[in-house]
Amino acid sequence: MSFISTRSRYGLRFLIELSKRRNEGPVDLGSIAEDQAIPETYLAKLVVPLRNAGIIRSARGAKGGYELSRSPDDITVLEVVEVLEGRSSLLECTERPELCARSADCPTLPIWTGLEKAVHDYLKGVSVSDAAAPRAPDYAI
Amino acid sequence: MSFISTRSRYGLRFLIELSKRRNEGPVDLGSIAEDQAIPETYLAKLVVPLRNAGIIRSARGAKGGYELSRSPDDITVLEVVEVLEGRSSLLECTERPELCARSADCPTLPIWTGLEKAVHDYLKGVSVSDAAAPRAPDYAI
DNA sequence: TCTATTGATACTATACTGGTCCGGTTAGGA
DNA sequence: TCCTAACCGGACCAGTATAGTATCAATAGA
Ligand code: SF4
Ligand code: SF4
Repeated sequence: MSFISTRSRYGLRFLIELSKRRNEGPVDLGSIAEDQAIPETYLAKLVVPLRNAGIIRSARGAKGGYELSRSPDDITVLEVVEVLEGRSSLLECTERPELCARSADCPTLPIWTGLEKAVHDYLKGVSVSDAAAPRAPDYAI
Repeated sequence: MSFISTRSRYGLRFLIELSKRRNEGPVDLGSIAEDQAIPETYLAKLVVPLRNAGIIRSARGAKGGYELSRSPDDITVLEVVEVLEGRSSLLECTERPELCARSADCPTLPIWTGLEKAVHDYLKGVSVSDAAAPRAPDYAI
C-alpha cells in the first residue's frame, strides 16, 4: 500500500490548509501540524520537496512559515503526488521499459501503461482548490 | 512502488500463459516458470491464492499442473490484482473509513475515493484474454 | 540579544517485498 | 508395488521502504 502513502496524504492536507490560510502571510508548520494531527517533525521533511518544486515558499526566522507560491487552482494533485512520492508511476517498467528485457513483447505492459494513464488523467484533473472545497462532488463520481 | 508488485505482474503473465495453453490439460508450474523467467518457488506461492479464488484449478501428482477454471474472458485483471495483492485499494481509508478518525470531514478522502474508482473501472475493463491478445490496442489508449 | 521558526542530517523501529529452502502429500505410470 | 513428477505448506531470510524521532545550525523579528 504505498503509491499513495502518508507523504501524499499529509502533504495534500498541508497544502489545503495553506490554501485556506492564504493572505495570512506565512503560516508556521507547528500550527498546521497540530490541527491536522500530523507529526511536526515528519511534516517538516515533506515540506522540503514541495519547496524545491516551487509549490510553496518558505520564510525563515520568527514569524516565518510557509505559503503557497502559486494559486491553488494551478497546483494539481498529480504534481503533489509526483513530488512527494518521488515518482509518478505505479510501475517502473512503464516509464523505463529498458529496465526489463521482456518489455519489447510483454503482453501485460500495455495494460499497466493504460492503468498509469488512467491514474495520471484522474489526478491531473483535480487541483488543490478542488480539494479544499467543502464538498466537492465532481471528482468523487 | 507496490500497488502493482511482482505478484500481480508475475501472476498475470502466468494466467496469460495458461490461457494460451488451454486444452493441453494441466500445465506444470516449472515449464511456465522457465519460459516466463519467473523463479519457480516464488511463482508456486502466487498460485495458492489464485486457486483459492477459483481462478485456476490444480491437479496433483505426476502429469499434474494448473489450468484456468474459467474462461479467460471472465477473469478480469482487477480480480487478479485484488487476489494477488490481497487488497484492491491504494489506500486503506477509502475502504475502511472507520480506521481514520478524520475521515468524516477529510477533504482529501473524496479525491482518493475517486482515484480508486478510476483504477477499479480501468482494471475491471480488461480481461485475461484481452491481455493475451498479441497487440491489444484498445486499453492502451 | 532573545526567541520563534525554518533547514539539514542522521538515526531507528517496523513492515513489506521478493525471494529461498525443505519436508510432506498425491497420483500417474513402469 | 514402487518410483517419481508434480503440487502443498510453512519456515526462513536479506534488502528496502515507510513512518517517525532527534539534534543542531541558520535566520529574522522584537
Ligand atoms: S515483464 Fe512486462 S510487466 Fe513485467 S517488468 Fe517486464 S515489461 Fe513490465
Ligand atoms: S485523513 Fe483523510 S486521507 Fe488521511 S487517512 Fe484519514 S480519511 Fe484517509
